Amino acid sequence: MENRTHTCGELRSQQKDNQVVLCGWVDSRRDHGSLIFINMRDIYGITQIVFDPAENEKTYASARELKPEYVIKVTGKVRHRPDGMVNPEMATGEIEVIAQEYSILNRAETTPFPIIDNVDASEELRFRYRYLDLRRPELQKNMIVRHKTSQIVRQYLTGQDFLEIETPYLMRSTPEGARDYLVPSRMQKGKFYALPQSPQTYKQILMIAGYDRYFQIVKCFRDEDLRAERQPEFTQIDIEMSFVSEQDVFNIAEGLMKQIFKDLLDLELKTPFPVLSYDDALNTYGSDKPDLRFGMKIKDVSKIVAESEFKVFSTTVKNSGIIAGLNLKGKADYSRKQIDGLNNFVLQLGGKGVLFAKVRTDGWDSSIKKFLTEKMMNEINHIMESEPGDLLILIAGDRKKTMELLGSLRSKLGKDENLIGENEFRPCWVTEFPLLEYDEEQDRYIAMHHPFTSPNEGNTELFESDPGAIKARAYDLVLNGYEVAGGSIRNHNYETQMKVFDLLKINAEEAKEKFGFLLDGLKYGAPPHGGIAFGYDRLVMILAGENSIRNVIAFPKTTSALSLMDNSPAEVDAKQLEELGISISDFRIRNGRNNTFLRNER
RNA sequence: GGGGUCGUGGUGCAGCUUGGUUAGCACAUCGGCCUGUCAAGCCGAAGGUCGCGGGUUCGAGUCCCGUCGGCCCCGCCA
Repeated sequence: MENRTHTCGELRSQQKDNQVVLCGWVDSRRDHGSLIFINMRDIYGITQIVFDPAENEKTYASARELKPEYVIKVTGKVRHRPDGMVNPEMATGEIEVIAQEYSILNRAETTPFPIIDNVDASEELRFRYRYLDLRRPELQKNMIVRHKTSQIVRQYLTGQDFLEIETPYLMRSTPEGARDYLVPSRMQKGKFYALPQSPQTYKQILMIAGYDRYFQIVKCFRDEDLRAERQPEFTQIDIEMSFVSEQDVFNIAEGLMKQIFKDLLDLELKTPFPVLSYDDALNTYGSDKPDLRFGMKIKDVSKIVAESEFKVFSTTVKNSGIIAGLNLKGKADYSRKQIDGLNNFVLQLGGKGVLFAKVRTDGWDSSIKKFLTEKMMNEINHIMESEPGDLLILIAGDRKKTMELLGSLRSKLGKDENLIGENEFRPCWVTEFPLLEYDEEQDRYIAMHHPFTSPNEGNTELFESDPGAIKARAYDLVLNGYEVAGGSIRNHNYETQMKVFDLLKINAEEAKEKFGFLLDGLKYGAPPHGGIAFGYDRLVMILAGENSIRNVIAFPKTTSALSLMDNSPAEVDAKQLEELGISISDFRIRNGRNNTFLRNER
């Protein structure tokens, strides 16, 4: 077999008159009867091949058999395209290859969807034929971005003296946090490993072992429900450092981000990134992952309307709730339908309703106008910076809930109203998270970040008086409304760690049973340490300009955690279960389900 | 666990509100014509268990119930 001399993406007019051999897929065919054009594609690009009877009568005559996705090898000569025929849209558009001969390396049936960008196929179909989906230039580009990102991460962190160390995928199941994926043990029947939700305990152990700076690009597993930005198995850039405070971790994370954006997008991220406290983020943007690409900040008008005749306002303030709102600039022309749409959006999120005011030159147009004094409306206009033509959106209720509702509304409006600039990246740190949050269901405090997070220094007196007010030495890195990284300074002191467990109602015995190895480690000279973990898929998604992480993962699962290509999960042989000492109650009959068989029939 | 939305030739959609001849359109496919296309063009043809199951009805793509699957969201995700 004659060897490939060039890829389909590299020929330019410099190679004019070169004899070349190209291999690739037939991308498209334009048959003019006595002249055939074929676009030939590989991962590197597309090159136009011409079949002309004047060049080789026999080759031209048989070339009509070539169909999309046939794998072919073409031998021919590079030539500059005739005047006016250069295609500036194509990287190789100034040349074409005039075919002397070709061979078909493999034929292809008509594909279920065309192998093109912006394909009009359902995700269901794309997942079932993922090998075809991945052949599309769009996804190939995403996989390249993903690869490059990992190379930059390894290079950058290695340059900062980090060691890449692998940690086990088979570990013990630990309480707290997400639901574990379990792996039954054959040798220890009735016992299970868990797949790691993150290598948290291992990386702390590595710090105790004196490795100083660790990183790993590592798969993590969480058996929770999926979202556009959540998969059951996902990848983290996991980082841990000894003898550090928050600022040291920030510096590394910022340096890494800077490097990635520079190398990949040729963009200079300004450092240091702005820092917001959790409270500020919530009170200004209604979210602990604020999108800073646009303004429309939330304004609290509680004080202004506390004494109003509108019962909803006055009782809300009396019950220590708030009235707050957004100013949607220049949208006083919103129709009834659009306003109802916003109201329904909030109702769906569990809100009680939204109040609107259209600001006109002669005052407000609003259902609540009659309850408010002129002075109140003026003050609201002032604080919300409203002008005639604006639409004010107000919500009343419990502080946290109201802020969150406005935050959701804000991000929805930011997208719907195109308030977000193209190619804009606005990272920030969110800090001073609460250490704990109260879980009504379990009637106890649970760790907001994770149970190894260090409480803020100087918060010790709150342990007794008001645990909910303790701040954590935790931080999130937020980019364009996505949490792209999160971490904390850990407890390296045994006593402090036990105090936190105490707050979490994990008694000494249970702590010893579940985390004994780490707790023991803390007693043998654990250095102060802390770290951070990046959501690698999310980061690549943002870098690739995608809005679903499924487009930057080669083989993702659907929102019901199925793999449509290989039909997993699937039943296993009785023999396999027997070896594991596992018996299955017949849930399929009980639930009237038989989907596995139906799907296999396709 | 809950809410929303979608499922119709290979693909993307229309038809469903108000049940009634032969399920319509575009792209792809197949055949023919065509020497400069790059979303090629023109002419013609073939291609449908309307996701699956049940019910109502003389009659169901259309109405009802259930179920499976895709996507989005709430809960959940330390």
